[in-house]
Amino acid sequence: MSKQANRVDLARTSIVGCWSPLVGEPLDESQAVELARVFKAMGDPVRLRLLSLIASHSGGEACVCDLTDVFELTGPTISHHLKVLREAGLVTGERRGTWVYYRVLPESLGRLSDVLTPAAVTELSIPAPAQAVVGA
Amino acid sequence: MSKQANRVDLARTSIVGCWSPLVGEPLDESQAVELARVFKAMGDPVRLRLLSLIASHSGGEACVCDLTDVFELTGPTISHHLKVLREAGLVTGERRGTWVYYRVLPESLGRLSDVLTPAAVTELSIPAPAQAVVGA
DNA sequence: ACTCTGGATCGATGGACATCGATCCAAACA
DNA sequence: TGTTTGGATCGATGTCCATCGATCCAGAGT
Repeated sequence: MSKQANRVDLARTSIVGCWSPLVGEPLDESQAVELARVFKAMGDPVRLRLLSLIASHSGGEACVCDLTDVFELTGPTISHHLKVLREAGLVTGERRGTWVYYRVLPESLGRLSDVLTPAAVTELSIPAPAQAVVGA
Repeated sequence: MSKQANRVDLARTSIVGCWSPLVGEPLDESQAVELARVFKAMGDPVRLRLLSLIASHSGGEACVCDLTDVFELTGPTISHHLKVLREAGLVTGERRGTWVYYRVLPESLGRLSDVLTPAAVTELSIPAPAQAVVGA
């Protein structure tokens, strides 16, 4: 039983939590570790572009096949980056038939944005970008 | 002339640029590289706490001596992290007499927050937290 | 069942990075 | 001019990570 391991579920595997704004009071160790994990996920140009491609794609989701040809990188590498984004709670992936579709988790970016905002403009956040229900 | 190099100026040494929201349209290579550098700077728990400590410190600035004892880390390490934050355009440092004071660059966090916001709520951004003019 | 194709996982590798001790510089004070 | 102290730089080291080729798994078609 060394190979043939885990049945991937492509859903997120992470982290949620509620963060207080960075500027209000010094954040403690555990908050920092959690938050840093998310920022680290965004601290790579390829992952940022992937995130942006997914977020700005029509229908709110993008197929991995579309994402792959944008870069001069191999499949495994793209797959790795998508996994990092998934584990950071930024995106989620779903297989439908032959292809796998990724979408940005609706609240993730808004919550991050709030953390960086001193006052907390918390109501506007994300205006729900249509969400494209595809299943069935 | 191998040692005795550069006269540090502790001001920022970076990056500025104007980013478009992540969600609107896929960001291009150079935008991604630039933005990723900032997020990478925030992708470390220690640096995030440093940033938060500086931002939330009374007067809008914090002395390095205050920052150092918060962590179980040596001076060089803290100094290194502060340099990374500086080069990312997030903070700036100024020596006054014996001590060095860091403060968060006023627009930096607000701009980041905007990047993560789909619509662009761009007016509120940072309500200028007093700024504590200390010199003289 | 065999094949094909889209993607994920595994294992290896080269480069980046966090951390440290040693050193150096700058201001303050003797 | 020495001495002291706050911080930055240098150089070394161990770890993490981005990328790859090889392999494996899942659906779709034959």
